[in-house]
Amino acid sequence: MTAKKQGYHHGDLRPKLLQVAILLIEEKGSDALTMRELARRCGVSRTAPYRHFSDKAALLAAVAEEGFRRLEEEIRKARIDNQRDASRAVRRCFLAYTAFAADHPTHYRLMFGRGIKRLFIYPGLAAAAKQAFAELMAVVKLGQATGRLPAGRTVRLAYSFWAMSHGLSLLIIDGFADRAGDVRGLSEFACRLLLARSPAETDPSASADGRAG
Amino acid sequence: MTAKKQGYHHGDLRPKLLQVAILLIEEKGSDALTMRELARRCGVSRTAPYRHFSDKAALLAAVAEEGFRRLEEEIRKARIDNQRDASRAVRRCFLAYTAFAADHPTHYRLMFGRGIKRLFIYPGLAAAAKQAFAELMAVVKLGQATGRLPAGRTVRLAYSFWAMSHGLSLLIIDGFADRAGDVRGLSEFACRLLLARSPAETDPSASADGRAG
DNA sequence: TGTACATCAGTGAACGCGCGTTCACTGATGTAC
DNA sequence: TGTACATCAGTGAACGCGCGTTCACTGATGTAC
Repeated sequence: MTAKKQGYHHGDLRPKLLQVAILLIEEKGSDALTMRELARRCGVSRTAPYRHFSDKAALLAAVAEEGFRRLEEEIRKARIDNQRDASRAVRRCFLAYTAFAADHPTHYRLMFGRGIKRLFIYPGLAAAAKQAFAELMAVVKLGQATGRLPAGRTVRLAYSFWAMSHGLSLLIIDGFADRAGDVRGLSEFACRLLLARSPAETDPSASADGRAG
Repeated sequence: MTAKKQGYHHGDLRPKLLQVAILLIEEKGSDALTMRELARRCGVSRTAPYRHFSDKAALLAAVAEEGFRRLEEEIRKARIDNQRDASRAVRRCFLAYTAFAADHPTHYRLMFGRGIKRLFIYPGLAAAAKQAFAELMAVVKLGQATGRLPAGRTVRLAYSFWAMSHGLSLLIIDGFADRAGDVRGLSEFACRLLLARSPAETDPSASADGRAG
Protein backbone atom coordinates (compact mmCIF):
# COMPACT_ATOMS: atom_id res chain seq x y z
CA MET A 1 0.00 0.00 0.00
CA THR A 2 1.62 3.19 -1.18
CA ALA A 3 -1.19 5.52 -0.17
CA LYS A 4 -0.91 8.32 2.35
CA LYS A 5 2.64 8.12 3.49
CA GLN A 6 2.08 11.76 4.26
CA GLY A 7 5.76 12.28 4.80
CA TYR A 8 8.44 14.22 3.06
CA HIS A 9 8.42 11.90 0.12
CA HIS A 10 5.21 11.63 -1.72
CA GLY A 11 6.19 8.31 -3.15
CA ASP A 12 3.93 8.26 -6.13
CA LEU A 13 4.01 11.78 -7.41
CA ARG A 14 4.46 11.24 -11.13
CA PRO A 15 1.24 9.35 -11.79
CA LYS A 16 -0.56 11.66 -9.41
CA LEU A 17 0.65 14.71 -11.32
CA LEU A 18 -0.63 13.23 -14.54
CA GLN A 19 -3.98 12.31 -13.07
CA VAL A 20 -4.49 15.67 -11.40
CA ALA A 21 -3.38 17.48 -14.54
CA ILE A 22 -6.08 15.72 -16.52
CA LEU A 23 -8.72 16.44 -13.90
CA LEU A 24 -7.61 20.03 -13.83
CA ILE A 25 -7.89 20.66 -17.55
CA GLU A 26 -11.21 18.88 -17.73
CA GLU A 27 -12.52 20.95 -14.89
CA LYS A 28 -11.10 24.36 -15.70
CA GLY A 29 -9.71 24.27 -19.21
CA SER A 30 -6.16 23.90 -20.38
CA ASP A 31 -5.31 27.50 -19.59
CA ALA A 32 -5.76 26.54 -15.96
CA LEU A 33 -3.08 23.91 -16.22
CA THR A 34 -0.08 25.71 -14.80
CA MET A 35 2.82 24.09 -13.06
CA ARG A 36 2.06 26.09 -9.94
CA GLU A 37 -1.59 25.19 -9.75
CA LEU A 38 -0.78 21.58 -10.43
CA ALA A 39 1.70 21.50 -7.56
CA ARG A 40 -0.84 23.23 -5.34
CA ARG A 41 -3.48 20.60 -6.11
CA CYS A 42 -1.07 17.78 -5.40
CA GLY A 43 -0.22 19.33 -2.08
CA VAL A 44 3.38 19.67 -2.99
CA SER A 45 5.86 22.48 -3.44
CA ARG A 46 5.98 24.40 -6.69
CA THR A 47 9.20 22.86 -7.77
CA ALA A 48 8.43 19.25 -6.96
CA PRO A 49 6.89 18.54 -10.40
CA TYR A 50 10.22 19.39 -11.97
CA ARG A 51 11.60 16.22 -10.42
CA HIS A 52 9.36 14.26 -12.78
CA PHE A 53 8.89 16.47 -15.82
CA SER A 54 11.78 18.50 -17.08
CA ASP A 55 9.48 21.33 -18.03
CA LYS A 56 5.89 22.15 -18.82
CA ALA A 57 6.13 20.90 -22.38
CA ALA A 58 7.10 17.46 -21.13
CA LEU A 59 4.09 17.42 -18.84
CA LEU A 60 1.74 18.48 -21.63
CA ALA A 61 3.16 15.80 -23.88
CA ALA A 62 2.51 13.18 -21.23
CA VAL A 63 -1.05 14.41 -20.78
CA ALA A 64 -1.70 14.28 -24.51
CA GLU A 65 -0.10 10.84 -24.74
CA GLU A 66 -2.41 9.52 -22.07
CA GLY A 67 -5.33 10.97 -24.02
CA PHE A 68 -4.39 9.16 -27.21
CA ARG A 69 -4.05 5.93 -25.28
CA ARG A 70 -7.51 6.27 -23.81
CA LEU A 71 -9.06 7.23 -27.11
CA GLU A 72 -7.49 4.26 -28.81
CA GLU A 73 -8.77 1.98 -26.09
CA GLU A 74 -12.32 3.23 -26.48
CA ILE A 75 -12.27 2.63 -30.21
CA ARG A 76 -10.69 -0.79 -29.85
CA LYS A 77 -13.33 -1.86 -27.36
CA ALA A 78 -16.07 -0.82 -29.75
CA ARG A 79 -14.40 -2.67 -32.60
CA ILE A 80 -13.71 -5.89 -30.72
CA ASP A 81 -17.17 -6.00 -29.17
CA ASN A 82 -18.83 -5.82 -32.60
CA GLN A 83 -16.40 -7.69 -34.77
CA ARG A 84 -19.06 -10.00 -36.14
CA ASP A 85 -21.11 -7.16 -37.60
CA ALA A 86 -18.71 -4.96 -39.50
CA SER A 87 -21.07 -2.16 -40.33
CA ARG A 88 -22.20 -1.98 -36.75
CA ALA A 89 -18.59 -2.07 -35.58
CA VAL A 90 -17.70 0.88 -37.77
CA ARG A 91 -20.63 2.86 -36.49
CA ARG A 92 -19.88 2.00 -32.88
CA CYS A 93 -16.27 3.03 -33.29
CA PHE A 94 -17.35 6.30 -34.80
CA LEU A 95 -19.73 6.94 -31.94
CA ALA A 96 -17.08 5.92 -29.42
CA TYR A 97 -14.81 8.53 -30.91
CA THR A 98 -17.25 11.42 -30.71
CA ALA A 99 -18.39 10.28 -27.28
CA PHE A 100 -14.83 10.33 -26.01
CA ALA A 101 -14.41 13.88 -27.27
CA ALA A 102 -17.73 14.99 -25.84
CA ASP A 103 -16.95 13.42 -22.47
CA HIS A 104 -13.45 14.87 -22.24
CA PRO A 105 -13.64 18.06 -24.25
CA THR A 106 -10.65 19.87 -22.85
CA HIS A 107 -8.46 16.83 -22.88
CA TYR A 108 -9.45 16.16 -26.46
CA ARG A 109 -8.75 19.77 -27.37
CA LEU A 110 -5.33 19.54 -25.83
CA MET A 111 -4.54 16.40 -27.83
CA PHE A 112 -5.25 18.29 -31.03
CA GLY A 113 -4.50 21.79 -29.85
CA ARG A 114 -2.43 24.37 -31.62
CA GLY A 115 1.18 23.45 -31.78
CA ILE A 116 0.66 19.94 -30.48
CA LYS A 117 2.86 18.70 -33.28
CA ARG A 118 5.78 20.48 -31.68
CA LEU A 119 5.39 18.06 -28.81
CA PHE A 120 5.74 15.08 -31.10
CA ILE A 121 9.45 15.24 -30.39
CA TYR A 122 8.47 13.22 -27.34
CA PRO A 123 8.56 9.66 -28.62
CA GLY A 124 5.85 8.42 -26.26
CA LEU A 125 3.36 10.93 -27.57
CA ALA A 126 4.20 10.31 -31.21
CA ALA A 127 3.85 6.57 -30.69
CA ALA A 128 0.52 6.87 -28.90
CA ALA A 129 -0.93 9.04 -31.66
CA LYS A 130 0.35 6.67 -34.29
CA GLN A 131 -1.24 3.73 -32.54
CA ALA A 132 -4.55 5.52 -32.28
CA PHE A 133 -4.52 6.11 -36.01
CA ALA A 134 -3.55 2.48 -36.57
CA GLU A 135 -6.67 1.53 -34.64
CA LEU A 136 -8.73 3.69 -37.00
CA MET A 137 -7.10 1.91 -39.90
CA ALA A 138 -8.07 -1.42 -38.38
CA VAL A 139 -11.68 -0.30 -38.24
CA VAL A 140 -11.66 0.76 -41.88
CA LYS A 141 -9.98 -2.48 -42.92
CA LEU A 142 -12.63 -4.43 -41.11
CA GLY A 143 -15.26 -2.52 -43.04
CA GLN A 144 -13.45 -3.19 -46.28
CA ALA A 145 -12.81 -6.86 -45.65
CA THR A 146 -16.52 -7.41 -45.18
CA GLY A 147 -17.55 -5.30 -48.16
CA ARG A 148 -19.11 -2.58 -46.07
CA LEU A 149 -16.65 -0.06 -47.35
CA PRO A 150 -15.22 0.29 -50.85
CA ALA A 151 -11.98 -1.58 -51.42
CA GLY A 152 -8.67 0.17 -51.87
CA ARG A 153 -7.53 3.57 -50.71
CA THR A 154 -7.49 2.42 -47.13
CA VAL A 155 -5.37 5.30 -45.89
CA ARG A 156 -7.56 7.92 -47.53
CA LEU A 157 -10.67 6.24 -46.24
CA ALA A 158 -9.21 6.20 -42.75
CA TYR A 159 -8.37 9.87 -42.98
CA SER A 160 -11.87 10.63 -44.20
CA PHE A 161 -13.39 8.85 -41.24
CA TRP A 162 -10.95 10.54 -38.95
CA ALA A 163 -11.75 13.94 -40.44
CA MET A 164 -15.47 13.36 -40.02
CA SER A 165 -15.21 12.23 -36.41
CA HIS A 166 -12.69 14.91 -35.58
CA GLY A 167 -14.73 17.68 -37.15
CA LEU A 168 -17.95 16.52 -35.62
CA SER A 169 -16.33 16.14 -32.22
CA LEU A 170 -15.02 19.67 -32.29
CA LEU A 171 -18.24 21.21 -33.57
CA ILE A 172 -20.05 19.47 -30.74
CA ILE A 173 -17.48 20.35 -28.09
CA ASP A 174 -17.34 23.96 -29.14
CA GLY A 175 -21.07 24.42 -29.18
CA PHE A 176 -21.46 24.86 -32.91
CA ALA A 177 -23.80 21.91 -33.25
CA ASP A 178 -26.45 23.32 -30.97
CA ARG A 179 -28.82 23.93 -33.84
CA ALA A 180 -28.45 20.35 -35.04
CA GLY A 181 -30.72 18.95 -32.38
CA ASP A 182 -29.75 15.57 -30.97
CA VAL A 183 -25.99 15.24 -31.36
CA ARG A 184 -25.98 11.47 -31.12
CA GLY A 185 -28.47 11.37 -33.96
CA LEU A 186 -26.25 13.72 -35.92
CA SER A 187 -23.25 11.46 -35.33
CA GLU A 188 -25.15 8.43 -36.57
CA PHE A 189 -26.33 10.35 -39.59
CA ALA A 190 -22.84 11.50 -40.50
CA CYS A 191 -21.41 8.02 -40.11
CA ARG A 192 -24.13 6.42 -42.19
CA LEU A 193 -23.42 8.96 -44.88
CA LEU A 194 -19.90 7.55 -45.12
CA LEU A 195 -21.17 3.99 -45.07
CA ALA A 196 -23.85 4.71 -47.63
CA ARG A 197 -22.21 2.62 -50.34
CA SER A 198 -23.01 -0.49 -48.41
CA PRO A 199 -26.35 -1.89 -49.66
CA ALA A 200 -27.31 -3.20 -46.25
CA GLU A 201 -26.82 0.17 -44.67
CA THR A 202 -28.91 2.38 -46.89
CA ASP A 203 -30.24 5.31 -44.95
CA PRO A 204 -34.06 5.39 -45.08
CA SER A 205 -34.11 9.16 -45.53
CA ALA A 206 -32.12 8.70 -48.72
CA SER A 207 -33.83 5.69 -50.28
CA ALA A 208 -36.96 7.83 -50.53
CA ASP A 209 -35.63 9.44 -53.68
CA GLY A 210 -35.69 6.09 -55.46
CA ARG A 211 -32.05 5.59 -56.38
CA ALA A 212 -30.19 2.48 -55.37
CA GLY A 213 -27.95 2.84 -52.34
CA MET B 1 -6.32 60.18 -49.05
CA THR B 2 -6.11 59.21 -45.42
CA ALA B 3 -2.66 57.64 -45.53
CA LYS B 4 0.38 58.85 -43.62
CA LYS B 5 -0.90 61.73 -41.66
CA GLN B 6 1.96 60.84 -39.40
CA GLY B 7 0.67 63.19 -36.74
CA TYR B 8 -0.78 62.77 -33.32
CA HIS B 9 -3.92 61.29 -34.69
CA HIS B 10 -3.55 58.15 -36.64
CA GLY B 11 -6.82 58.72 -38.36
CA ASP B 12 -7.57 55.18 -39.39
CA LEU B 13 -6.44 53.14 -36.47
CA ARG B 14 -9.33 50.73 -36.05
CA PRO B 15 -9.12 49.03 -39.43
CA LYS B 16 -5.35 49.06 -39.17
CA LEU B 17 -5.49 47.31 -35.79
CA LEU B 18 -7.68 44.63 -37.25
CA GLN B 19 -5.51 44.15 -40.29
CA VAL B 20 -2.27 44.03 -38.31
CA ALA B 21 -3.84 41.69 -35.75
CA ILE B 22 -4.67 39.22 -38.52
CA LEU B 23 -1.20 39.49 -40.03
CA LEU B 24 0.28 39.02 -36.59
CA ILE B 25 -1.58 35.83 -35.76
CA GLU B 26 -0.95 34.40 -39.19
CA GLU B 27 2.71 35.13 -38.85
CA LYS B 28 3.37 34.22 -35.25
CA GLY B 29 0.35 32.36 -33.91
CA SER B 30 -2.47 33.62 -31.78
CA ASP B 31 -0.39 33.54 -28.63
CA ALA B 32 1.62 36.34 -30.17
CA LEU B 33 -1.45 38.51 -30.44
CA THR B 34 -1.13 40.71 -27.39
CA MET B 35 -2.46 44.19 -27.02
CA ARG B 36 1.04 45.47 -26.45
CA GLU B 37 2.59 43.85 -29.48
CA LEU B 38 -0.32 44.95 -31.60
CA ALA B 39 0.16 48.57 -30.53
CA ARG B 40 3.88 48.26 -31.14
CA ARG B 41 3.31 47.03 -34.68
CA CYS B 42 0.89 49.81 -35.42
CA GLY B 43 3.43 52.33 -34.20
CA VAL B 44 1.13 53.58 -31.54
CA SER B 45 1.12 53.74 -27.76
CA ARG B 46 0.07 50.71 -25.75
CA THR B 47 -3.20 52.22 -24.72
CA ALA B 48 -4.30 53.55 -28.07
CA PRO B 49 -6.07 50.29 -29.08
CA TYR B 50 -8.35 50.72 -26.10
CA ARG B 51 -9.88 53.70 -27.87
CA HIS B 52 -11.30 51.27 -30.42
CA PHE B 53 -11.73 47.99 -28.58
CA SER B 54 -12.92 48.02 -25.02
CA ASP B 55 -10.71 45.08 -24.19
CA LYS B 56 -8.84 42.20 -25.71
CA ALA B 57 -11.93 40.02 -25.98
CA ALA B 58 -13.59 42.63 -28.17
CA LEU B 59 -10.56 42.69 -30.44
CA LEU B 60 -10.51 38.90 -30.72
CA ALA B 61 -14.19 38.86 -31.51
CA ALA B 62 -13.64 41.35 -34.31
CA VAL B 63 -10.78 39.28 -35.71
CA ALA B 64 -12.88 36.13 -35.66
CA GLU B 65 -15.80 37.97 -37.22
CA GLU B 66 -13.64 39.11 -40.08
CA GLY B 67 -12.51 35.51 -40.54
CA PHE B 68 -16.05 34.21 -40.85
CA ARG B 69 -16.83 36.91 -43.38
CA ARG B 70 -13.88 35.97 -45.52
CA LEU B 71 -14.61 32.27 -45.28
CA GLU B 72 -18.19 32.84 -46.30
CA GLU B 73 -17.09 34.91 -49.24
CA GLU B 74 -14.74 32.21 -50.47
CA ILE B 75 -17.47 29.61 -50.36
CA ARG B 76 -19.99 31.87 -52.01
CA LYS B 77 -17.63 32.62 -54.86
CA ALA B 78 -17.12 28.91 -55.46
CA ARG B 79 -20.84 28.30 -55.38
CA ILE B 80 -21.83 31.15 -57.68
CA ASP B 81 -19.09 30.41 -60.17
CA ASN B 82 -20.27 26.81 -60.61
CA GLN B 83 -23.98 27.14 -60.17
CA ARG B 84 -24.76 25.32 -63.41
CA ASP B 85 -22.99 22.14 -62.33
CA ALA B 86 -24.23 21.36 -58.84
CA SER B 87 -21.91 18.51 -58.08
CA ARG B 88 -18.94 20.50 -59.18
CA ALA B 89 -20.18 23.46 -57.15
CA VAL B 90 -20.36 21.36 -54.02
CA ARG B 91 -16.88 20.03 -54.55
CA ARG B 92 -15.48 23.47 -55.26
CA CYS B 93 -17.08 24.86 -52.14
CA PHE B 94 -15.63 22.05 -50.13
CA LEU B 95 -12.17 22.67 -51.55
CA ALA B 96 -12.57 26.41 -51.03
CA TYR B 97 -13.26 25.73 -47.38
CA THR B 98 -10.20 23.57 -46.76
CA ALA B 99 -8.06 25.89 -48.86
CA PHE B 100 -9.11 28.84 -46.73
CA ALA B 101 -8.13 26.98 -43.60
CA ALA B 102 -4.84 25.84 -45.07
CA ASP B 103 -4.01 29.34 -46.27
CA HIS B 104 -4.90 31.02 -42.98
CA PRO B 105 -4.27 28.34 -40.38
CA THR B 106 -3.94 30.51 -37.32
CA HIS B 107 -6.83 32.69 -38.23
CA TYR B 108 -8.97 29.65 -38.85
CA ARG B 109 -7.87 28.18 -35.53
CA LEU B 110 -8.84 31.35 -33.76
CA MET B 111 -12.30 31.31 -35.35
CA PHE B 112 -12.89 27.87 -33.89
CA GLY B 113 -10.56 28.06 -30.94
CA ARG B 114 -11.31 27.05 -27.40
CA GLY B 115 -13.85 29.26 -25.78
CA ILE B 116 -14.73 31.08 -28.98
CA LYS B 117 -18.37 30.60 -28.12
CA ARG B 118 -17.91 32.90 -25.15
CA LEU B 119 -17.24 35.65 -27.66
CA PHE B 120 -20.54 35.05 -29.37
CA ILE B 121 -21.96 37.66 -27.01
CA TYR B 122 -20.65 40.05 -29.61
CA PRO B 123 -23.53 40.30 -32.07
CA GLY B 124 -21.30 40.95 -35.07
CA LEU B 125 -19.39 37.74 -34.55
CA ALA B 126 -22.49 35.66 -33.94
CA ALA B 127 -24.08 37.06 -37.08
CA ALA B 128 -21.02 36.44 -39.24
CA ALA B 129 -20.77 32.82 -38.09
CA LYS B 130 -24.45 32.32 -38.71
CA GLN B 131 -24.16 33.70 -42.20
CA ALA B 132 -21.23 31.44 -42.97
CA PHE B 133 -23.28 28.44 -41.96
CA ALA B 134 -26.19 29.73 -44.02
CA GLU B 135 -23.87 29.74 -47.00
CA LEU B 136 -23.05 26.09 -46.32
CA MET B 137 -26.76 25.39 -46.21
CA ALA B 138 -27.15 27.06 -49.57
CA VAL B 139 -24.52 24.78 -51.03
CA VAL B 140 -26.23 21.70 -49.68
CA LYS B 141 -29.61 22.89 -50.92
CA LEU B 142 -28.17 23.39 -54.37
CA GLY B 143 -26.91 19.83 -54.30
CA GLN B 144 -30.31 18.60 -53.18
CA ALA B 145 -32.31 20.63 -55.66
CA THR B 146 -30.35 19.07 -58.50
CA GLY B 147 -30.49 15.55 -57.10
CA ARG B 148 -26.80 15.38 -56.33
CA LEU B 149 -27.51 14.96 -52.65
CA PRO B 150 -30.29 12.99 -50.97
CA ALA B 151 -33.43 15.00 -50.27
CA GLY B 152 -34.49 15.95 -46.78
CA ARG B 153 -32.44 16.38 -43.63
CA THR B 154 -30.84 19.50 -45.01
CA VAL B 155 -29.57 20.69 -41.67
CA ARG B 156 -27.95 17.38 -40.82
CA LEU B 157 -26.43 17.16 -44.25
CA ALA B 158 -25.02 20.64 -43.87
CA TYR B 159 -23.55 19.75 -40.51
CA SER B 160 -22.04 16.61 -41.97
CA PHE B 161 -20.37 18.58 -44.73
CA TRP B 162 -19.25 21.14 -42.22
CA ALA B 163 -17.84 18.46 -39.94
CA MET B 164 -15.94 16.87 -42.78
CA SER B 165 -14.44 20.12 -44.01
CA HIS B 166 -13.72 21.31 -40.50
CA GLY B 167 -12.08 18.07 -39.46
CA LEU B 168 -10.06 17.78 -42.61
CA SER B 169 -8.98 21.41 -42.37
CA LEU B 170 -7.73 20.95 -38.84
CA LEU B 171 -5.96 17.67 -39.54
CA ILE B 172 -4.19 19.36 -42.40
CA ILE B 173 -3.39 22.52 -40.49
CA ASP B 174 -2.07 20.64 -37.52
CA GLY B 175 0.12 18.36 -39.53
CA PHE B 176 -1.77 15.15 -38.89
CA ALA B 177 -2.43 14.54 -42.56
CA ASP B 178 1.22 14.34 -43.51
CA ARG B 179 1.01 10.63 -44.13
CA ALA B 180 -1.98 11.08 -46.43
CA GLY B 181 0.12 12.28 -49.32
CA ASP B 182 -1.39 14.99 -51.47
CA VAL B 183 -3.82 16.91 -49.30
CA ARG B 184 -5.80 18.32 -52.18
CA GLY B 185 -6.35 14.79 -53.43
CA LEU B 186 -7.43 13.80 -49.95
CA SER B 187 -9.92 16.66 -49.85
CA GLU B 188 -11.40 15.63 -53.18
CA PHE B 189 -11.61 12.04 -52.04
CA ALA B 190 -13.39 12.94 -48.80
CA CYS B 191 -15.84 15.17 -50.60
CA ARG B 192 -16.63 12.58 -53.23
CA LEU B 193 -17.28 10.12 -50.47
CA LEU B 194 -20.08 12.37 -49.28
CA LEU B 195 -21.39 12.85 -52.79
CA ALA B 196 -21.17 9.16 -53.59
CA ARG B 197 -24.91 8.71 -53.77
CA SER B 198 -24.99 10.73 -56.91
CA PRO B 199 -24.80 8.35 -59.92
CA ALA B 200 -22.89 10.83 -62.03
CA GLU B 201 -20.23 11.25 -59.40
CA THR B 202 -19.23 7.69 -58.72
CA ASP B 203 -15.63 7.48 -57.63
CA PRO B 204 -13.63 5.19 -59.96
CA SER B 205 -11.79 3.61 -57.03
CA ALA B 206 -15.12 2.47 -55.67
CA SER B 207 -16.84 1.26 -58.83
CA ALA B 208 -14.15 -1.39 -59.06
CA ASP B 209 -16.00 -3.51 -56.56
CA GLY B 210 -18.94 -3.83 -58.93
CA ARG B 211 -21.77 -2.32 -56.93
CA ALA B 212 -23.92 0.42 -58.33
CA GLY B 213 -23.00 3.92 -57.19
C1' DT C 1 21.93 -6.14 12.61
C1' DG C 2 24.53 -1.54 12.30
C1' DT C 3 26.64 1.94 10.05
C1' DA C 4 28.43 5.12 6.24
C1' DC C 5 27.24 7.15 2.42
C1' DA C 6 25.36 8.05 -2.26
C1' DT C 7 21.27 9.17 -4.32
C1' DC C 8 16.72 10.50 -4.76
C1' DA C 9 12.61 13.48 -4.05
C1' DG C 10 11.28 16.91 -1.88
C1' DT C 11 11.55 22.43 0.00
C1' DG C 12 11.14 27.56 -0.14
C1' DA C 13 12.89 31.85 -1.55
C1' DA C 14 13.71 34.39 -5.40
C1' DC C 15 14.41 35.75 -10.41
C1' DG C 16 12.78 38.13 -14.46
C1' DC C 17 9.14 38.39 -17.65
C1' DG C 18 5.28 40.08 -20.36
C1' DC C 19 0.75 40.66 -19.82
C1' DG C 20 -3.95 43.45 -19.60
C1' DT C 21 -5.50 47.40 -17.92
C1' DT C 22 -6.14 52.07 -15.37
C1' DC C 23 -5.12 56.74 -14.78
C1' DA C 24 -4.63 61.57 -15.46
C1' DC C 25 -3.03 63.91 -19.19
C1' DT C 26 -2.81 66.51 -23.87
C1' DG C 27 -2.74 67.54 -28.69
C1' DA C 28 -5.84 67.65 -32.77
C1' DT C 29 -10.27 68.15 -34.84
C1' DG C 30 -14.97 69.65 -35.76
C1' DT C 31 -18.70 72.79 -34.95
C1' DA C 32 -21.79 76.72 -33.45
C1' DC C 33 -22.13 81.28 -33.70
C1' DT D 1 -13.37 84.45 -41.53
C1' DG D 2 -12.42 84.13 -36.37
C1' DT D 3 -13.05 82.45 -32.05
C1' DA D 4 -14.63 79.42 -28.02
C1' DC D 5 -15.27 75.19 -26.74
C1' DA D 6 -16.68 70.28 -26.63
C1' DT D 7 -15.15 66.05 -28.06
C1' DC D 8 -12.24 62.74 -29.86
C1' DA D 9 -7.93 60.00 -30.28
C1' DG D 10 -3.92 59.75 -28.81
C1' DT D 11 0.24 59.59 -24.73
C1' DG D 12 3.26 57.59 -21.07
C1' DA D 13 3.86 56.13 -16.48
C1' DA D 14 2.41 52.86 -13.46
C1' DC D 15 -0.37 49.01 -11.26
C1' DG D 16 -0.73 44.23 -9.85
C1' DC D 17 -0.66 39.66 -11.50
C1' DG D 18 0.63 34.86 -12.25
C1' DC D 19 3.67 32.57 -14.74
C1' DG D 20 7.90 29.17 -15.65
C1' DT D 21 12.01 28.29 -13.89
C1' DT D 22 16.60 28.38 -11.13
C1' DC D 23 19.08 27.89 -7.03
C1' DA D 24 21.10 26.10 -2.96
C1' DC D 25 19.19 23.44 0.35
C1' DT D 26 17.60 19.15 3.20
C1' DG D 27 15.07 15.20 4.72
C1' DA D 28 14.19 10.30 3.44
C1' DT D 29 15.53 6.09 1.32
C1' DG D 30 18.29 2.24 -0.40
C1' DT D 31 22.54 -0.24 -0.50
C1' DA D 32 27.34 -2.11 0.34
C1' DC D 33 29.90 -4.01 3.67
